[in-house]
Amino acid sequence: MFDRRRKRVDTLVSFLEQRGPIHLKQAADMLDVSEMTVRRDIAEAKGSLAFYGGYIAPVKDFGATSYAMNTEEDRNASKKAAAGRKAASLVENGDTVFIDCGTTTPHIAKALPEDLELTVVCYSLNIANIVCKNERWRVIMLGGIFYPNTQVFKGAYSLSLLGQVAITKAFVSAGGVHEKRGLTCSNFYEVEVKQAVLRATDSRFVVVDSSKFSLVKPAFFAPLAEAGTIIADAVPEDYARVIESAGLSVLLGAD
Amino acid sequence: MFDRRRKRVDTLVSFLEQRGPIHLKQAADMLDVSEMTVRRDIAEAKGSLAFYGGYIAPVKDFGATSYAMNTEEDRNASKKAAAGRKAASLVENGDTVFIDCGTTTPHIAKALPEDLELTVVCYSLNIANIVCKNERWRVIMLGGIFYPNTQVFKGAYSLSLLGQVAITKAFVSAGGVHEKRGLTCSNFYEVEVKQAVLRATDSRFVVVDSSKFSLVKPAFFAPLAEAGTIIADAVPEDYARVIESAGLSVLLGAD
DNA sequence: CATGCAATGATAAAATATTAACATTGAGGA
DNA sequence: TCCTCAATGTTAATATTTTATCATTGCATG
Repeated sequence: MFDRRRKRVDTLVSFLEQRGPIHLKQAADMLDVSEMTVRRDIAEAKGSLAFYGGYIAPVKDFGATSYAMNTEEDRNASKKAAAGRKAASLVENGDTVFIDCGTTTPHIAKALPEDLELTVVCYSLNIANIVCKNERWRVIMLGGIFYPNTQVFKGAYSLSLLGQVAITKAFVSAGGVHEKRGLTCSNFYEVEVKQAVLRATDSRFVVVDSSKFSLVKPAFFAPLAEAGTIIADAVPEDYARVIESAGLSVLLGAD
Repeated sequence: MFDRRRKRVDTLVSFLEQRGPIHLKQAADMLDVSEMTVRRDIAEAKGSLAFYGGYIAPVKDFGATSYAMNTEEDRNASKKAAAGRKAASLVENGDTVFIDCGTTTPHIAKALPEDLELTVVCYSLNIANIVCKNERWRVIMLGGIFYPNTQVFKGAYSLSLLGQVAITKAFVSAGGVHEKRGLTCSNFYEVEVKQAVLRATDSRFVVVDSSKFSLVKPAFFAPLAEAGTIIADAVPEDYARVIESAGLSVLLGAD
């Protein structure tokens, strides 16, 4: 029975998935075999592990196939980060914050001050994965059925939970902010959650990057007047007046 | 205005976090600069990005600091994988499977045949992150408050969801399998979910590695007779009789 | 206890990645 | 316009990783 190799591979895979990539040398040390043997192990574990410049990593960590950097997310990354940092700076000790799904909100999650006592309410896998890293925070996840393209979990039963949590600050994203069409987003299944959240708290923030002003997306979720405070990296000149006349305040984050 | 670099770094960070590491060449292509420039970008983005053998990755992906492979998880990884593979092999097209939390159950999730039509019910971030990768599967997550040490979400409201889902196969983990003390686990908050799941289906599997036999953990969740079928990598000789006389069947996975 | 064979280790050659040094470009100020 | 300097590109040297090859170990079988 010569399957020490299989066993080492299992051990390695498990270790790497838990603790992240390590150098070939470390792996060889830990498994008490030569680097060459570890190489051969990985070669045999086709598909699940790979080398990258002397490091071993689960292949899933190296899944980038797309070559184009042309998504909306990529192009506006620094704007989104700016808005996200601004939003996060508003959070205070003891807050219970709701963080919406989308491409801007992860920047809020990442920028939250680590040393505060917080409760974070979310419904997307993205956000959960970020905020779960901080063991000081209480994290509440609304469950449900998973929607892959937005990484969101949604179910009617989870909305009732919102009634039980006292949200002190809600950060909601929007795909479009328009004078007449109000706040819109791309996916209809998000609408119910966004509306429930807006109803559940008075401290509402709509977080967007500046490319969203004057856009309209298919799913409507609230009139502009209900946006509370708008947080963005910048506001186009013509929209400053629109927002002001809607009685909203605006906060800007430095790009 | 010389901060093209900062912008490129933002774009890169965002891209990498979304889509995983890429090769220096690809990055240079996409950003339309030379490899050398990308290198200098990363050098300036101290801390957040790094190179590994020609690939760029978020540093957080390379966080393995611990050198010892001594956790229970590491030591029994191949046993757990064996049990996990066996469990996964039972799953059939159209099944709605429940996958418990723990260190063994992720091996089930990873070994599920990718080409089946499945609904997967879970309540831990671990499992969700694995099964969400397959877009063919419907994933249902029980929400609630997050418990960091087990990566579990738990809330009374989510248990009611179990009544609405027809689970065809439930894979439950156990920290101890004992003749008299029955099935036990380490965390009391898991008990409610495990019990609800066992009630919700007749097709029950208790998945453990062979180190669990004759152990007793603090939280009791079911008598041995209710285990249904036990799946393990192996069963110690003295326990084969115990299990048989409890009227249970056993399935073994090749280590 | 000798034989065969998978598993492993060691070494050197080939391929790649990293670094350092110098050349070029282009924006902003005199 | 010319000058300066940061940003970038190019090239060659240096270091590292990968691959290929052969020698060694040690278990299993007859």
